[in-house]
Amino acid sequence: MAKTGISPTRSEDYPGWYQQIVRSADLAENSPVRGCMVIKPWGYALWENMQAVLDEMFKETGHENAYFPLFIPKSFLEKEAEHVEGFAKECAVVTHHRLEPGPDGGLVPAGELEEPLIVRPTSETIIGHMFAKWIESYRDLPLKINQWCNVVRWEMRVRLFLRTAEFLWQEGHTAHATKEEALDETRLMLDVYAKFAEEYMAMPVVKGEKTEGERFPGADMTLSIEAMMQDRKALQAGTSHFLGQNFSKAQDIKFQNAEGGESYAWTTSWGVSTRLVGALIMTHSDDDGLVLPPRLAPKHVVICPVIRKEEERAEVMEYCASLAKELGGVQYDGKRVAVFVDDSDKRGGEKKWFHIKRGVPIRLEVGPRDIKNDSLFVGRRDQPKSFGMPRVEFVERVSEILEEMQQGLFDKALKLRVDNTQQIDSFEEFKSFFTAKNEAKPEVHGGFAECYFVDCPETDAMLVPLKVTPRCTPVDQDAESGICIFTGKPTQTRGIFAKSY
RNA sequence: CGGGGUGUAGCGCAGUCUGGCUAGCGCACCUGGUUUGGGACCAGGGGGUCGAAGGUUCGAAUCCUUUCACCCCGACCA
Repeated sequence: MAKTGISPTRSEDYPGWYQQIVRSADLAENSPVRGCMVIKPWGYALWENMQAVLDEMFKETGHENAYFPLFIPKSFLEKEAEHVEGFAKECAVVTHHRLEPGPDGGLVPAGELEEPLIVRPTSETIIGHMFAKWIESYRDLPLKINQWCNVVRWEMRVRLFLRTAEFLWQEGHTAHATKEEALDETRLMLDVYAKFAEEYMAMPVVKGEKTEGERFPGADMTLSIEAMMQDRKALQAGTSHFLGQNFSKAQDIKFQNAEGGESYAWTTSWGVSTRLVGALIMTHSDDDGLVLPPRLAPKHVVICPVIRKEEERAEVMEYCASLAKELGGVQYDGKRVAVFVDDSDKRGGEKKWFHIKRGVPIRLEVGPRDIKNDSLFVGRRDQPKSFGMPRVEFVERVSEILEEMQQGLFDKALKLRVDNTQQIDSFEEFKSFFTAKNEAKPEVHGGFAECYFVDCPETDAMLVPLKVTPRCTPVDQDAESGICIFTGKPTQTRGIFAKSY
């Protein structure tokens, strides 16, 4: 019987499958607070690993961490017109600072604030305010700051990790003396994100620029990395914004230049969030549960002792402990192999499925028979069948196996994207590409469509009924000419279009 | 905020139309036993103010009114 670990399967009900993965892998669950999730230890460990790698990359590129307030005075948010409009509708507002017993025995807010405070949806305005104080001379530039924090956006519809009212992220904010330097920073951080996505998450991404309609409110240019999920929808996995002088002018971030004159700084901001966990899930996981790329897995190897009789216990446990110690001394990706012994009181099969669902890359089963032969029973998360291997060989090869799995996941994800990316030259073809054959129960369809287009309201209007959006115009493209499939106008821009999260 | 739907044990549900024994089932959980290189089997057991408030009635999970929450589809979005 081909029983899958997860029900429904991806092809039966993709969103349902996603929810089950999050649940079965014990990553997170809904909280009593609407739209806010509880990230459980296994999910948080994954996020911590992502943080550690990214943090190192930010520091290597000359950024420093700092922390700014959770609350932003309402007036700050009002300074940049587009910014206000972009975020106003989804802000949580603090209007009181105290609770008093009410007439019905409950508590009622009291002590109204003179100026309401907004729970940060992003921190451009408050960080910009501080930048204005810190920057006086061109010698104070560039200023390159990052903060790890939570933000709140009061979303209408939420899904664990992909869109929650509160989420964890990092936001980088930099100020530069010249436009060129700020543009370089914007591109550099997009490269950092792409490197992280591909080399650590094993998730291939397309780097590109957002169209005007998809741009960050207040930005002159937004760059993003876009990944294809297994249902062929696009997920924006990270953004890097060139803010021009919009925020510096709104917030008076100016400096005295080398010539003695006064100039406004050029600023950037960039961020990735816990959404990356969702991206990771939808890129690699299968119908048996979570699949983790080894480089980010909280644990690489789980050792499951097989004990049939009580009198075997001591010997088996001792062997497992020594094996764990030996494996822990092996290096993988610049760190120790993370290994643990699962001695929980579960039946063998149950224990095995527990770790499959949680995506532990390698399972080792160790029983008296294996001990006698000094061999191990090895289960790889990326292969359906387990196999025996001498202990010595496994210890020697474990690092290599993990790296092979890491690469395998990337290759598989890249193949999915390549196979489902199509160059499309007519609107008719475009429409059929994005229309399910069975409308009542739409099958997985579509993908990335590469098309010549002109970024204009007319184009956007034609996309609306198809529920397709321009994802980006890829940064590495040849400047060839073509005809916009929407408007028929000549153009040199080719974009990627897809349904998206 | 518009349109649709659902609230019954930790999870998934039946029962509601047509009011009537002590509110059920599967999974999970606990205990005992038999098993054990694989998501076991048998027996026993614990757990519910049927989303909330009010009403109708001899009697309400079921009918009526009000209300709250959540889910799906839109609009909005990392």
